Amino acid sequence: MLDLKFIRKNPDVVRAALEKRGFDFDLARLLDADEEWRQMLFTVEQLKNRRNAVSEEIARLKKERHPADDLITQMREVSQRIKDLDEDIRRVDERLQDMLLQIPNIPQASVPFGRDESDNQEVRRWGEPPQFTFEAKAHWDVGEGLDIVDFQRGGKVSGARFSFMKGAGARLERALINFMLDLHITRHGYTELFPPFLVNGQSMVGTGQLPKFAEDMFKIENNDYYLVPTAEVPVTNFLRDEILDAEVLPIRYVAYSACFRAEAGAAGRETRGLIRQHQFNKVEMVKFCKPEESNEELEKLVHDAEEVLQLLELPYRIIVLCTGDLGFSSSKTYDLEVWMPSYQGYKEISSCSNFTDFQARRAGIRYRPQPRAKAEFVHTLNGSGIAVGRTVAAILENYQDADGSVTIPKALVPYMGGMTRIKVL
RNA sequence: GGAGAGAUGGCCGAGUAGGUCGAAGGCGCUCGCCUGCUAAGCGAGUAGAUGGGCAUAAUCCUGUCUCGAGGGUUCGAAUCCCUCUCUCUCCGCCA
Repeated sequence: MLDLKFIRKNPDVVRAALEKRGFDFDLARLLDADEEWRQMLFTVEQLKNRRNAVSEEIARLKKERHPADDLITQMREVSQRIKDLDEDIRRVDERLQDMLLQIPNIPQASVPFGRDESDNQEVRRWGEPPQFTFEAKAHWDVGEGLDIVDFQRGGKVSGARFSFMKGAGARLERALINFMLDLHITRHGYTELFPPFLVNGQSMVGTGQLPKFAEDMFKIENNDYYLVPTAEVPVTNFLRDEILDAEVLPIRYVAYSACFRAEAGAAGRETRGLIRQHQFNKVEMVKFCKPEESNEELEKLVHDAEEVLQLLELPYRIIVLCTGDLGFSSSKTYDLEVWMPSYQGYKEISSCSNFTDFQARRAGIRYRPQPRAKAEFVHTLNGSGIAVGRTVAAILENYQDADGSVTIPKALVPYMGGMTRIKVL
């Protein structure tokens, strides 16, 4: 969320940012509510001041055994007015907060302007898409041919967009998780966390999934629990409502989690294969840093994610999202897209974002720039490091052979117990 | 799931016949003094949020709110009542 004071002082900046995003929001209503709220607050504070002063006076009089009945009668009325006003203020404040939570982050100046994903800009490419001398199959056909992925039984046991991994496929999934985590903790300086997969509503508000995107999530009935859509949620909220010392920054965490998404708006899209499932595995990197460091940390974050693909020798490109395609909480986002032969194109496999102080303000994560200074909001960032299911899909497609078998990327062989190929039986 | 105990400032910890309690005391921390050095000692200062004086920053002065959260009683609540959350102990169940 944005700073209300900032909005008050720079309504034009906010309006321009909303415009660039193509985001519809009535800023005037918010400013009116803010004005109303401040007026009422001023009035009620004066009344409370009076009440406090008179209450002290009453205490003094009683101590000296003087009567205070007149004052008490007077104050009875003042107290009632305060109660009524407080209730009005609470209502306006609630409206104000609701509106504030609906406003997206302000895109950085370096984010290209654009309407939708077609305006995203490519930053760089790595690797060459493989040339096949045979007709390359889509990963779901490769996987089913090897009997390592089972969509049929996933559908029977759970439903559409669920699947089983089996045999070498299950092991590949697990190997990738370990490979990615090991890379980030040993070479990129991250501390590993293993988070809860259910979080409360407050955490969802902290990272920006709620209140606006409730329909994208799975909620547990009769409890304030949501299945995490990404480890970003529990890991960012790990430090919620805390004040950190400056010297502990930057903090870098990496966490594996299963991710659960309702995919409410994706009906009919990518219904086959591992690309869009209700449950998938992901390794996520999360950073907390000083404001002046966050853009540099974003670049490093992208490199950390890239290295996974480089070591797996999977061709990819990096794009920077335009203003119209930028996520709600993000100020700037790079996507990593891996080459997928079945698409004859690049497919998102990681998303790395700088949220500036947007999440930190919602989640109350602050630090002291100097030992005794006023606490300020940190900047938070996160990026997939990387999506495991899509990596499996990319390996099955890019590493397939004419006979339907799949070569294991070299970096993964130790994690596969020395296995170098998944062969057709 | 059952029974009980608890939640106070950076930490520990007082505070029940409701009234100078935003809160004793200690530890820690900061500044100063003292001292060959260190240790010890002495003095002072040390919660957060938000608004106003203030037109920009610092300082200063000042209002309001905050003693797990929310509500109630009262002129007045850390203290009384209700609801909830979390932590701890014991029992049950369980991977």
